[in-house]
This record gives sequence, structure tokens and C-alpha cells, in this order.
Amino acid sequence: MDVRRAVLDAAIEIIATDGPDQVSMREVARRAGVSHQAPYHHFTDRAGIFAAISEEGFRVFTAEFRSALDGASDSLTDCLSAYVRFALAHKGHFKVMFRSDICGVTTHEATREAADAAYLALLDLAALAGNAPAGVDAVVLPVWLWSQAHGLATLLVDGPLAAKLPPELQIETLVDEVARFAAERLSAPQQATKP
Amino acid sequence: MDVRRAVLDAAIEIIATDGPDQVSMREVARRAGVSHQAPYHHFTDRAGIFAAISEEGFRVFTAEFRSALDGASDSLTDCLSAYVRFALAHKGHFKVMFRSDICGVTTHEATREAADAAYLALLDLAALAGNAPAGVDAVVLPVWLWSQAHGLATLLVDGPLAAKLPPELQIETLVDEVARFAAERLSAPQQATKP
DNA sequence: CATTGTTTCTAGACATTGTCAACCTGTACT
DNA sequence: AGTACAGGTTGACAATGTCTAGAAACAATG
Repeated sequence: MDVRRAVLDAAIEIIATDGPDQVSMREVARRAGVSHQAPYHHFTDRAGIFAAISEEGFRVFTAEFRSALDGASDSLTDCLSAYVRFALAHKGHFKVMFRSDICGVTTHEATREAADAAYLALLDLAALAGNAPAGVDAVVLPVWLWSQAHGLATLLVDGPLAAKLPPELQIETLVDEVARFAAERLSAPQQATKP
Repeated sequence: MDVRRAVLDAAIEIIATDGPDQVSMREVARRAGVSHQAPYHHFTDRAGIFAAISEEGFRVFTAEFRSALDGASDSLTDCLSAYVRFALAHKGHFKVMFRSDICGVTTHEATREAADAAYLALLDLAALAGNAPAGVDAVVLPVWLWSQAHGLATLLVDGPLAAKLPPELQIETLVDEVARFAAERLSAPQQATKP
């Protein structure tokens, strides 16, 4: 049996339902069916588990995001949508990846590299989406794109938005609509100034 | 001495620097200079402290947001900026307010009311910003606005974005630029269709 | 086969945590 | 004076993260 994998999966499941705070070394060991010390042979400590989950999350995210980026149809809409879909499909990973206190980006080299790769993918989208108008700092466009995707993802994963929505509304439908709406808003003024 | 206030302030300070996980009943009691049980005479338990911080945060936020909303100049830009500025100025509160597992919105009545009041202020901004074009669900606009402001705030407070920015860039300048950029994107197509 | 070393696990111990219970102590009110 | 009570204390308990020390499996080597 792969204890390392079992420990990770147990932790990811706990995080997705009850949040990272509820992850305890002894509980994941219990769920994996091993002694309370077994996880320490695969991870240095509690933070090590979070760092591993975070790294795995960034790798999967980068793959899915780049897939949307390289797709045939509207890349901007697809990428925004892919960002939020990833968060919804991998809540356990997502909740750790963007919690600076536990994600391990500053402490674990491999995690930092995976996070950097994800950020580069985002910059590629910004470059593809076009340049910002004159007079606006170059960072504004990527920051704006990232903020939109991340904001929607966070609000949906962490609950406050999902609770406010009309119950008959499909979350995936909303995500696609918002992504399309945002993509239109980005490209509209550029088309207007061109001709 | 106001033990309740001292406990809250100690907790808020710990949250702002080390995150909510590091808040311990005994540590806040120690910082407040009282015994490890004194906080229990002001809060039912650890969750009660978080709920109180969250409630206080929502109240302050609503006041500041409404002030920007009622301001003389560009409300949209001001509100987006106010949202992010609140998060940066009250990191301790902000980190709790949008963590569904600890914010206490579902468990503490007063906190839920304060959060609802904040949400209503946000809807007011969406109404003022104008209606969505035909064919787009009415929730898309508020969700989009909220996502942008919340995304930027979260990325800055939780660290991943601030670490990526060029060091000479003033964060407040960036916030204002992004807010103005976003506001332009929302109003531009409407102005184009009007005349 | 015996020995040696490494990897993977278990068991025991320790300080620290959240929280319950029981006990003081002043202040307000009858 | 007596009494109720808000606010404070100390002590106890189980659970947690993590340290140390061992045990069991297994490969490589003599």
C-alpha cells in the first residue's frame, strides 16, 4: 500500500470538506490505517504535507490552464473558466495553494517552482490577451486578469458567494457567463479604437 | 482594563502576521496579560473570537464601502479601491471574514447580519454601475464586480501577488490603476452604445 | 547462511492546546 | 447583612505535533 498517497488523499479530503485547520497528523494517519508516526517517514512535518499538496495542485493547474490557453477557440474565456473550474474540481488543493501561511512556497523549493510555472502560464495569457493601453503600467493587465479569475474562484470555493446565489442557478453556467462577460469587456475597447 | 478588547486586538494582530491558525486561546490570554481562562468570560470559545472579529470587520467594511459609494467622484473606481484598501488596512479582520470555516457567518447571528449588510452595499454598487446587457443573467454583474475586488484584495493580502510585483511599484498605486482600469472596462461599452 | 545497513513502520514520552469544572472576589441590589 | 452575579483564578483532561528509541522487512555483501 502506498502510505504516502493515502496520507495525501486523506489530507486533501479533510481540507476540501472542513478546511486545512482540521488536518491533523494523527487523523490522516488514522484514515490511512497506519500509526501516528508513519506520515513522518514521507513528510518532514505537517507543513510538509501541505507543501506536497500545494505542489501537486500547481502542477495539475498549470497543465489544465495551458491546455485551455492552447485551445482552438477563445483562449481568454477558456482560461478564466479553466481557472475557476480547477478550483471547484480540486477544492482541497486550491484551499492550500493560496494560503500563504501554509502553502509552502517560501519554504519548499519544489513547491515554489511549481507555483512559478503556474504564474508564467498566467503571464502568457496576459501577453496573448493583448497589451494594455498607453499610460497604464504593464503589470495592470495580468493583475487584473488574475484578480478576476482568482476572485470568482475564491468566492465560490470558500462559500460566501455560493450561499448568496439563487439556488436554481447552475454554478458552472455562471462561471462561463462571467468568464465570457469579462473576456468581452477586455476586448471590446480595443476593437473600438482599431478601425 | 478592557479584557475583551485586549483579547480581540491580540488575536487580530496574530492573524495579520501569522494567520488565523496561529491564534490560540492561551496565547491571546497571555498577550492580554490574563489567565488562560479569562477569554471564556467574553467569548464562548475560539470560534467566538473569530466570529467577533469577523463581525467587527464587516461593520467597518460596510461603513467604508458606503462612504466610497456615496462619494462625489467616480463611485465605481472608488468602491473597488475602497474594497482593496480595507483588506490591506485590516488584514487581520479580512483574513477571517472570508474564511467560511471560521468566519462564523453560519453559526453566529450577529456576524451573519453584518455580512449581509456588507453584501447589500455591494449590490447597491452593482445597481448604480448599470444594468447588464440583454441576454446576460442579472447576477453576472455583481458577481463580476465582487470577483475583481475580492481577487485583487485576496492576492495582495495573502501574499502571492505582492511577491511577484516589481519592488519599486507602490501597491496603492497599483490598486488605484487596476480599479480605474476595471471601471473603464465596465463603462466603456455602455458609453459606446449610448450616442 | 550470517551480518550489515537502509527503509519503513510502531511505541512511548513530552510540552502545548481547547475546554470543562470548581473555586475566589468584588460590586450591586434588596 | 445577605445574596446574586460578572469577571477573574487554578487545576484537570483528552487530543495534538513532534522528538527519541526501537522493531521488522529486505537488499547487498562477506
